[in-house]
Amino acid sequence: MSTFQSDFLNILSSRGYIHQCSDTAGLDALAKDRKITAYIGFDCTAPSLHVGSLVQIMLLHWLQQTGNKPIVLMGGGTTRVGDPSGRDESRKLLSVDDIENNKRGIQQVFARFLQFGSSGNDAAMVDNAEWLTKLNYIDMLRDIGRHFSVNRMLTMDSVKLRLEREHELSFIEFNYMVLQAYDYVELARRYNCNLQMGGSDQWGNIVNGIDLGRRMGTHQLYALTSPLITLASGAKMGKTASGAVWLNADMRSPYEYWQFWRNTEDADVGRFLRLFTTLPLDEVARLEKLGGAEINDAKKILANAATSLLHGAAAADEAAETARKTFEEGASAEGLPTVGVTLGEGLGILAALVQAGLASSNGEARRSIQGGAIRVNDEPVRDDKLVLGEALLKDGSIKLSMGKKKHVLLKPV
RNA sequence: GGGAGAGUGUCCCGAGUGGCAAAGGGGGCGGACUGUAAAUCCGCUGCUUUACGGCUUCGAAGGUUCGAGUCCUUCCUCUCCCA
Repeated sequence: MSTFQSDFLNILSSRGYIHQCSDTAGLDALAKDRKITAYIGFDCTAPSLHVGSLVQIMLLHWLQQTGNKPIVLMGGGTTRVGDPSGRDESRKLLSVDDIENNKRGIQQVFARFLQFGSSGNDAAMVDNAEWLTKLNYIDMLRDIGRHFSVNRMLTMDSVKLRLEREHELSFIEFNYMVLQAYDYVELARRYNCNLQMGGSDQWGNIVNGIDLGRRMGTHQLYALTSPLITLASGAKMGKTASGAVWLNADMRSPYEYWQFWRNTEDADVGRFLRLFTTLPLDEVARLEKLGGAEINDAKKILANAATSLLHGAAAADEAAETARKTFEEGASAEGLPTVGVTLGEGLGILAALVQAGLASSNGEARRSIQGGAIRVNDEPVRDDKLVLGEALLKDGSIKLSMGKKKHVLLKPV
């Protein structure tokens, strides 16, 4: 459905990034002339972003690729308030120190997807703490607050849902949308920003910004949101057994990241190739037609492409090779997650499982053994009193596995 | 300020007559089947050096009782109604 004049909207539309847009035609005209300066806000609620934010990052990526200017807005200020959108319960207020730490952790990932600099359509990174923390309460109420109707705020989904479900919504959270709206105006004034993008749950917040801009006399502002990405099975994307799929390499290794994509459900392969890789669409179309076991090849390509984008081609190749050795040859591979252990007099299997992170307690480890899930050097373990000693070392490590997919190398230190 | 109700296995929902490590479900993990998929079926899902044992769990603290998630008191948090 390539009905747009601009590369930007054509790509977004054909790859499945668009959920809602405030004025498609107006935006298309701007994009055609490469006159869009768009921002997306990222709150600093964790030390790393996770795959849930990847769609947003890709939006900025394509924006820049099509000649427009991206702004990454770090929510150093708004995170101190807390966004109630899409949440049933208020989250704990984070300390300012934590927020700053999180911000540093999050920032690093963008360099992989965007070209930063100070010329042309180089990307910029800004922190809304810069202006939000300087606001004075009375001045803010008079300058900004008077433009907001509480009647209307109460109808916003983020607020309405809390009220309907009879869940607490604190006053500080109630203010979040005001601050986000103001961010948009501030960015419009400072950087000539004219588009805010975000996940579909941000629609209300973004539109508030547009309204505020009109009342405060900015140029015309636009909104564009991406769909909430769920798995074909209906589950929210990005949560796995071991928690969120973090983007930072020190929180989730390239190998584990590769595995995450390798394990994509069949029904999601095509959609994910479009959203999370930059492969040409005709190639994607070919791959998603693969049926039966052949679709595994498509999943490998997805894993390679997605891992390359985030960690670089070398890391992706290495992860692919580790996976190939582990799963296709059944061998022990260097690239598997490694845990340092002290063998000394011998290490009990239960303790080893706990140290390797495969079990959270001795009891859980014992149950896993009783359930037949554990293997040492690919030999099934039935005895929970087994002691690991140096005799089991192979190439300097012991391969400890739980189930088919979880493998850890124990290395003596 | 007055009145009514609710908080259960630290992932979530949720039953619970004084004998309860506590029903059931979801989720998760493992196994079988496959293709490192989905669906389905089966097992496990508080801790504890392995124990028909011990310990710690039902918002918090006390109390009654041989014995308390269950009864009593006080407190905390949330919701609703009235002001």
